[in-house]
Amino acid sequence: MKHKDILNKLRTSGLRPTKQRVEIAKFLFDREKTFHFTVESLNKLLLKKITTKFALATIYNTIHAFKKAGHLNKVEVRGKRSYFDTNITNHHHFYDSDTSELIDIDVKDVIIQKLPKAPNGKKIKNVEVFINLKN
Amino acid sequence: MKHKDILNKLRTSGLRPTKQRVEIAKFLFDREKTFHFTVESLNKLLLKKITTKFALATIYNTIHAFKKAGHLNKVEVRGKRSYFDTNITNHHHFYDSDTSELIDIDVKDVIIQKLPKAPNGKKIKNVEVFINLKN
DNA sequence: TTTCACTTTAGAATTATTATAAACTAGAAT
DNA sequence: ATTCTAGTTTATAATAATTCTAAAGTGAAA
Ligand SMILES: [Mn+2]
Ligand SMILES: [Mn+2]
Ligand SMILES: [Zn+2]
Ligand SMILES: [Zn+2]
Repeated sequence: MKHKDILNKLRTSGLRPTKQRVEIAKFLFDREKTFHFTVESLNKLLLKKITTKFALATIYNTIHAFKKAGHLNKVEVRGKRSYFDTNITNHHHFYDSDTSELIDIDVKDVIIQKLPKAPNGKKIKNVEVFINLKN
Repeated sequence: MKHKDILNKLRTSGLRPTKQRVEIAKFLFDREKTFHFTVESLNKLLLKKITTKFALATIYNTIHAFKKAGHLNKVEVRGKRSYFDTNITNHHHFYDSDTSELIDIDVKDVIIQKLPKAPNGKKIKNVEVFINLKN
């Protein structure tokens, strides 16, 4: 993803392409594979890559703006902090509690044959499959 | 579950049956259906049922002791606080984000036909299916 | 009854996240 | 180019769930 594309992605999302947002967007979206991160881990990685550091609040602001714009997903994981995911398609996860690492699973790799019907008056919004790993 | 059984349950878990533990154990385990709760919700419910209130730290201590003894499960749900579950068998959940309510799903009501194989050197510990509900 | 390891408790500490409000800036208008 | 302003960043404070601390209380063994 080129500089131009990043600027475009931000602008079409109604996000002014500030230095901070551009840097973070490049870091997050200019990669082949899905990237799973917490605000803490992202901050650490950014500190290595970038000359001037950003306020932690800016990381939060930016991540929330990207999430709101639909460029990031939030993943619920056992633990205290939130995980975010650059894979915004519907998919499942392995979770390795040893390394606190998430690994994507394509929806096609999970086939569910039988599901319970939703309780009275409710519908199923989505089904998340979460596979915990061990050694 | 009778008073005697509660005392027995605590003692066989190596937990001294204090007034607080007995009250909380009765409240949690003397019921037909699964009970899902947060520490906050449990505290509120206990305040209604009980004459002398317990310190919040005691609720935490007790819940953690019960969890450690295998009498409670912890369930991860979107949000900031932890949910606990008196159903300690392997099972799945509906989650109703309108009411912040969990509903049990028997393992038998979910049949998975295809699962991806675990990453190199890892094994599957367990599979959690989480069904989000909408109206 | 005495004893003491276990437990409860009030309050402080911690941690992730969100709110505040002053300083800054992208980009539109002049 | 300069001015203007709404949107943005930032340091810092506030919040909220949970955990820690250490003093006071208690179950039950001796
Ligand atoms: Mn957040
Ligand atoms: Mn806990
Ligand atoms: Zn993912
Ligand atoms: Zn349950």
